[in-house]
Amino acid sequence: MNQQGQPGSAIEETLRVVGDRWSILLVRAGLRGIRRFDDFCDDLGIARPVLTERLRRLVKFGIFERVKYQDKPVRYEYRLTEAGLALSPALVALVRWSEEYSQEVSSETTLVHAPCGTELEQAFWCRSCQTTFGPNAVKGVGENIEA
Amino acid sequence: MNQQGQPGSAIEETLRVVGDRWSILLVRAGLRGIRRFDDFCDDLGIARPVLTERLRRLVKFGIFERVKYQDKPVRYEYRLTEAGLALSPALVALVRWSEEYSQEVSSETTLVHAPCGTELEQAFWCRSCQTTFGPNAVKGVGENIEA
DNA sequence: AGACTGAGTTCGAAATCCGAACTCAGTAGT
DNA sequence: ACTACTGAGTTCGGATTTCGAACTCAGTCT
Repeated sequence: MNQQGQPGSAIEETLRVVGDRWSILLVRAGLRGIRRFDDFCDDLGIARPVLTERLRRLVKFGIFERVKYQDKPVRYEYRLTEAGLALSPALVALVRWSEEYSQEVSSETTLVHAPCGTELEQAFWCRSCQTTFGPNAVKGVGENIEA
Repeated sequence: MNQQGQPGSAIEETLRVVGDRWSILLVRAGLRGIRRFDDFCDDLGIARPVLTERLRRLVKFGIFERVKYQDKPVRYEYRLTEAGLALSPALVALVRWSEEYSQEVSSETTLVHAPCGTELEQAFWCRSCQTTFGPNAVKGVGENIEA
């Protein structure tokens, strides 16, 4: 964005696609198994014209795909692509944050490690060091932090 | 959102604060050390009135704090709070996603494990199992996926 | 005095969002 | 054959948000 519509760093590009009030919620709905237009509509309470536009954009950017699922009356549904599924870590991070810091919402733990039921922690994994570590050891996001 | 303005799950609440084109970018700028009004403005190319409103909201929700940093002409700057810093895993997840799936942007790896320089992977950590695992083993986001 | 700095505010035009009602193809019931 | 219903949208006018550009206001620098 810096001056006028430059490519900008990858994340700016990404947020131009996914960084609005609905897109991430749509991905989450997709992860929960929702696929049909009216179901997205009912589940999220999104206005229909906005849903139309949003889905079209998400399809264009390869996050959902529009799949015909019956012929007689031709009907399409929207499924997450591999790229769409790959957004789940971001989603998980947001849910985790919500649970920890968001005011006014009852914070029951909703995310757990499926096999054992323990509340999960998010970490980074370094293949070569074979260790996990937190965001402070990541170079490339917040190098200049001292706060 | 489901019907009319219910609390909704934690993430909906969160996305109402942070789920717009600018807020996450502001957090990222904050992580990069940017603190002053005009600097946010120049760095992101955000319109001033929008920046004003956005910062006010982020302060209200405890993500930034407005700190007086000089007196003679009274001047304030915006610093990330602990809660704001805690958004970095979500940010990292988005950056990772951008690098991997976003079209049109040159994908050089920008996120690395600081000590060793290896490209990082994101994972979850189960304290009781002492293992890392990927999003597929998380229960609470996408249980109904079969796609 | 005049120019500059930094954190905003004010303005009108343009883009988005909204809910409600409508379309259109086909299906199901009577 | 008539009516009602389904699902994926489109069309409408009005309300809200966003935008860039210009302005304010306190204090400083020359």
